[in-house]
Amino acid sequence: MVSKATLGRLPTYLEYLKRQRVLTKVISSTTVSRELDLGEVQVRKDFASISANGKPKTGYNVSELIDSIETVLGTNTKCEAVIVGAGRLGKALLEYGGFHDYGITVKTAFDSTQDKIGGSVLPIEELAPYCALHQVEIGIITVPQDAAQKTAELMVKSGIKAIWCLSALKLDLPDGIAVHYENLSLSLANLKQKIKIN
Amino acid sequence: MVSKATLGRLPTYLEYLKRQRVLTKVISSTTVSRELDLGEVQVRKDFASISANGKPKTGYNVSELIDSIETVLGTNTKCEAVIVGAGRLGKALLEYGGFHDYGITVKTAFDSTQDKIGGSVLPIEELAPYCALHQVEIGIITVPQDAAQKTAELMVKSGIKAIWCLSALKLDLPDGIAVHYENLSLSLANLKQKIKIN
DNA sequence: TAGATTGTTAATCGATTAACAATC
DNA sequence: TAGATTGTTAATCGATTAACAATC
Repeated sequence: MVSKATLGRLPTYLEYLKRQRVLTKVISSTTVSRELDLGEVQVRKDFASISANGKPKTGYNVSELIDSIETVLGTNTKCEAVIVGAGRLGKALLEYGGFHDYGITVKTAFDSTQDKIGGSVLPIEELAPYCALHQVEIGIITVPQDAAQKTAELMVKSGIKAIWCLSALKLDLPDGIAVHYENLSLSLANLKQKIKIN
Repeated sequence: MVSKATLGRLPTYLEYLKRQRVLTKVISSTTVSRELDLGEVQVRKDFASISANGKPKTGYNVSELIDSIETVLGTNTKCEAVIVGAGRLGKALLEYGGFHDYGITVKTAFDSTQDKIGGSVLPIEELAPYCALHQVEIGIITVPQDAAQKTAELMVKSGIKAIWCLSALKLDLPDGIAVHYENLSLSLANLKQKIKIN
């Protein structure tokens, strides 16, 4: 079993290992821990949990590590997501290519405001048929806070199974729908507080 | 002392309480826990940790709770941040107003590419003088991954005390500089995995 | 007084770290 | 064989949950 905490570190390992791949075939947990500023036992435990195994005195095979991490992160199992709310954040996410690295395609957004529609932005009425046609599993909510709940309900009706909500608002959803709240402002606010402590 | 976990829940309380403020003067931990889908003891512990206190049989004063949360979140102590990397994500964050809620002003971005410069986007050469003049404390990195480390170093030279890095790359920084890594792709990838479990 | 709700103390759970045995 | 490195078992730490006493 891969713990949530471990899962959070996998992309960091992945990025580092991809850089190292061209330089070396094997790498030790000690080296990784030093470079990424983690405990060395933690690195070994993390590697063990994704069923990578190393050889004493040698270390771990870099390519195998990369493969294991990508398997766990599901880079290979593709899925599709849509955005509702084509404001600045919505559009930025739409055009941001980084989700592809994890096997997630985001190519369409929906909005109810006429002048936002066009190109990859479709009218909100087309959400349900689009989701049915493309078997969309993930919905990304970037609408203003007071429209979030309604948007979520529409997504559920459209057959979406998981919602990524970019606001501090708690959504009221039926069982079986996965949700993750992403609060960028809070994240930055947390950093601000770290300044005083340092 | 406010734990990191508690800190993460404060904005959710805040958003909910602001909505309730117009309806009621006092609220019980039971109600809050039910609405936000949290443990009721957890709610009381969280409230206790931000030194809010309630009255048995009555509950907590909503306005006082809001004040306490805002004090802890530092909505009142202002600070300024700059963005380096005026790509899509950088620009979206620049135009996104939500940071203001936590007392953080983000009004300028910097880039090294000539045709991105203009309006609120200044040439990267002006970062250091700008930071000195405006006493900028936070730097937001939205440059491509291979330019992140250099950008971070430039920020440190410019007197920035905390860095918010929107990439999976681990930065190598001197002691005393706070860092927070934000990996949106990973966050979405985590949600994708929850689908299978549900 | 009785009952609802707070607030504290103890138990549980999960993740990290430390110690050390296994192995190439 | 000796030494480096893995991998496991036990100890620690922090956060959540349960039990219950305090109080309005």
